[in-house]
Amino acid sequence: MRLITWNINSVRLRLPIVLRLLEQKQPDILCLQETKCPDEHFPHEAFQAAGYEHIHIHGMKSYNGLAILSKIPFEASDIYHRVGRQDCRHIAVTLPDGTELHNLYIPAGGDEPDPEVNDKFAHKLNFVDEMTRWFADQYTPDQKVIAVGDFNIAPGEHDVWSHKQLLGVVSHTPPETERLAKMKGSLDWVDVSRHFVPEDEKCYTWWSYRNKDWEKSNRGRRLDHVWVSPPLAEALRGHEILTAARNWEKPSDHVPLIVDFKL
DNA sequence: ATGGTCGGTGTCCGA
Repeated sequence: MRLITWNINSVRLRLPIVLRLLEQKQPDILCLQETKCPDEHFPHEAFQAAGYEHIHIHGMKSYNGLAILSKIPFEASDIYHRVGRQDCRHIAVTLPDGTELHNLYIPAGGDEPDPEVNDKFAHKLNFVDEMTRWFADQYTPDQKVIAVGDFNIAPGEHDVWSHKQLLGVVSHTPPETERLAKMKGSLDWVDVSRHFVPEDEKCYTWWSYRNKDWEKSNRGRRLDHVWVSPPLAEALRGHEILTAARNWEKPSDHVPLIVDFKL
C-alpha cells in the first residue's frame, strides 16, 4: 500500500499538480491538507476520473480543510477535533483491515511564541494536548493506527536548517517540540521519516515562499509527518520526500511525503 | 534588524 500526505494550499488552484502526483506516483491513498475549499465546491469528478473513487472531505471557505482520496474502500468517520473553533483540521477513515487513518492539520500558531499574548499559539498548544489525550484514550499501542499530515512542528535539531536560529521561531520552540514528544508517546508512535532517515541527517518537507532561491539557500523545515503505531512499523517498506515537487509549476510550499507498506 | 511571497477573499487574514 502506498500512502502520500501533502499540504497543497488550495485544492482548486493546485489540481493540475495533484493529478500529476497521482499519475506519477500512483498512491493507493492521498491525504491532503489546506484544501481551502467548501465541500460543495470540492473537485470530486477530477479525482474519480483519476481512479480515486473513495473520497472523504471536510472543508470550509478560505481556510484549513482536509481530504482523503483512495482507491481502497474505507469507512469514513465522523470524528472531528475542533478544539474550541470551527476549523476543519482533522478527519479519519477506517481501512478494510481495520487500520484507522487520521489526517491532521495542526494550527500554524501565528508569529509570537507566547500563549498569553497570541491566541493562535495558545490554540496550537491546546490542539496538540487534546490530540495527545484523545489518542491515549481512544487506542492502545497494539492497535493499527496511522496519523499523517501537516503538524506544523519540526521536532528535532536536524528537522530545521538551523536549530539555534529557530529555537525562538514558532514551529521549533520548546513548548511545541515538548508537546509533540508527548503526543508521540501517546501511542508509542513511530516517526516514519526518522525510521528511514538517520536522526543526524537534515530532513525537510517545507520551504517558505518568501525565499525565491529556496533550493540554493535550503532553509527548510520538516513540518509534515507520517506516524504509525508499533504493529505497523514492521510493515514499512519505503519512504520518499518528493523535494522535486517544490519546483513544479505553481508549487505548494510543502512537498509530498510518500510511504510504502507491505500489508 | 528587517522583510521577503503566497491563496482566498474582498480592500485584509492566515500561512
